[in-house]
Amino acid sequence: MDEQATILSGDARQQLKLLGTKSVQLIFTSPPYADQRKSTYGGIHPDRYVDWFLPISSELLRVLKPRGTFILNIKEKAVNGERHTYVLDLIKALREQGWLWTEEFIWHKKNCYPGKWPNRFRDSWERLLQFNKLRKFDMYQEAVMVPVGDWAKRRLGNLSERDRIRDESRADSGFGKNISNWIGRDMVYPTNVIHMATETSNKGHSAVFPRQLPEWFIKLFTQPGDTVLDPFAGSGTTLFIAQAMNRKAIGIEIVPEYVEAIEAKLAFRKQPQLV
Amino acid sequence: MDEQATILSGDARQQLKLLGTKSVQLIFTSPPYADQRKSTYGGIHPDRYVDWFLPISSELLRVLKPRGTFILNIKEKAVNGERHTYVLDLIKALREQGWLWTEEFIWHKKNCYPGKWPNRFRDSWERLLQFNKLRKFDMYQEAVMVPVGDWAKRRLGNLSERDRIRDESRADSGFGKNISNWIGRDMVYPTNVIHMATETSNKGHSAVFPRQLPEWFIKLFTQPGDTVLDPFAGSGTTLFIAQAMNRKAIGIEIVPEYVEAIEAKLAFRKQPQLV
DNA sequence: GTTCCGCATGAATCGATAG
DNA sequence: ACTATCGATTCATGCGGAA
Repeated sequence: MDEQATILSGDARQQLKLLGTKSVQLIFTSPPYADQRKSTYGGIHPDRYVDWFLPISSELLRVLKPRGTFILNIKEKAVNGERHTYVLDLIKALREQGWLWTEEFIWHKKNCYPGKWPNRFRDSWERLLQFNKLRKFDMYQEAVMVPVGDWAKRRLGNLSERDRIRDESRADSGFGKNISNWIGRDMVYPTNVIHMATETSNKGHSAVFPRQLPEWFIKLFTQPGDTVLDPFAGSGTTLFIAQAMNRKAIGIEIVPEYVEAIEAKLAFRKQPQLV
Repeated sequence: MDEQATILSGDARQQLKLLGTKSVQLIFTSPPYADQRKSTYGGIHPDRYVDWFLPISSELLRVLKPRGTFILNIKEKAVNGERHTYVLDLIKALREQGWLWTEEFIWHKKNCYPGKWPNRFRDSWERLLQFNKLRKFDMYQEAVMVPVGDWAKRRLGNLSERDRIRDESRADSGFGKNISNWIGRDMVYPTNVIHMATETSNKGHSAVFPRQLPEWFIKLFTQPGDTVLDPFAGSGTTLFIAQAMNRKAIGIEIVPEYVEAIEAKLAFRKQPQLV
C-alpha cells in the first residue's frame, strides 16, 4: 500500500542531478545551520552560507513542479552578540534565483534550549520559509483544518482539567494554546504560527523536528501519490512520514551512518507487518 | 508623582533634531507600514521604505544613550502574492548605519484578524526587531519573569505545605533535597516569543498594539526616571504607559488630530484625580 | 492500573582560556 | 588580534521505574 521511499547517498548538489525535472510536489528540508553540527557536516561558515546553498537551490528549482512548494526550516544564530544576516541574504538570493518568497511561517518551539545570558533570552522560534515558482500553487487548506465538533467533544469533553492542561501542551495538537477557543466551533483554519515542541528523549536518532511538522506541510501542499523530497534527510523523519501518508519520498543524505540507518528502517518497513 | 510626558507635533525627521544627544534610554515604535494607512500617513511605497526610514533612524542613533535600546515593531505585507523584502533590506541598512541587530522577538497575536485567502493563512505574528549601539546594554531581565510552566505546577502543586516543610527538613532522604531545589522557583525567564492578544476595542484610532507590549519592553530595558521615545506616537499608547510607569515620555506625531487627542489626554491626566 | 517522580537530553549562548 | 574549545547557565519534555 505504501508508496516507495528512496534514499540517495551523497552530496545534495550532486545527487539532485539524478532527479527528473518538474517531478517533485513538495520539498521540505532543514539544512545544516551555519557553523553547526561540525562533527557531521563539516560546518559551513555563516559568511559562506549563501554561496554554498545557491547551487543546491538551483537544482531544487529545476526538480520542483510548477505548482509545487519549497519549505525551508532555518534559523540564524547569534554571532558576537548580534543575529547574523545570512538568512536574510539567503532569502534575497533565492528571489534573484527565480523563487517567489511566498510566506514565512513561525515555528514556536515550546521546549527551547535552556540557558541564561546577560543580554539575551532563550531562542524559542525558527523560520519556516515558503518559496514557490508561481503565484498560484497547490494548497489544500482543508486538509489541515481542525475538526472541532466531534474531536472536541470526544477529546475535551471527557478530559479532567488536569488532562486538558496536559493536552494543551502536547506537541501533536500543533496549535495547543488555542484548544479552548475551538470549543463550540466546527472547523478552524490555522494561522502562520505553529506551536510544536521538539522531540527530545528519543534515544538513538534524535530528530531535529517533531514528526508533526513535516506531516502538517505534507498535508497542506501535497496529495497522495505526489512526491516529497528532503535533500538533507538526516534521521529520515520526513521520508518516513511521507511514506506513511502514501506519498512518494526521496531523500538525500551525505553522512553514511545516517544513510544506513534510514535504509535499515525502510527495509524493515517493507517486511509484512505482523499484527 | 508621574514623570512628564511630551508630545511634539510634526514630522519625525524634523522634530527629532530638537532632542538632546544620548538622552533616550528606550525607543519603542511602530512606524507606518509600507503602503498601509494611506489615509493618515500618505503611504510610503515599499520600494522607497528604506530611503524614507534611514534619515529618521540616523537621528534615533544620535539621541539614544550608549546602553539604550531601539525596538522596532514591523511586519512586511504581501505584495503580488509575495512577502516584500523591505524589512530585510531595512535590517541590513540599519546595520550599515551603525546599529547592532541584537535580536528579533516574535509577537504572536493570539486573536489575529479573521479571514481566508486561497494561498495564504491568517497572519498572526509581527517582528519586534531589537537594535543597540553596543554589545553591552541595559537589560533588567528579572522585571519580566513569568510563572513557570505546567511542569512544576503538576509536580509540586499537589504537595501540601506541611509535606513540603517536612521534606525540606529531611535532606538525607534524597527526596527532600531535590524538592528544595525547586522551592521558590516558580518564576522563569521568558523567551523571545511574546504571546499577546491584539486590542480590538480602540475606537477612532487604529489600535496598533496592546498596552502590554510597550509595557513589557519598558520594564525590560528601562528603570524609573529613564526616558522613553516613540517617534510615531499614533494614539499615544507608548507615552501613556511610560508615564504611568514613572518614565519620562516623548512622542512625535505628524497627524494633527492624533496630536490633539494625545494632548487632551495628557492634560486630563495632569488634573488632580478624584478618588 | 494509575499517578507520580527522577533523570537525561536538547539546531543555544556567553565569557574565559588557550594556541 | 583572531580563532578554537570548554564550562556554566537553564527549562520543557518523555520515558522508565516506583508508590
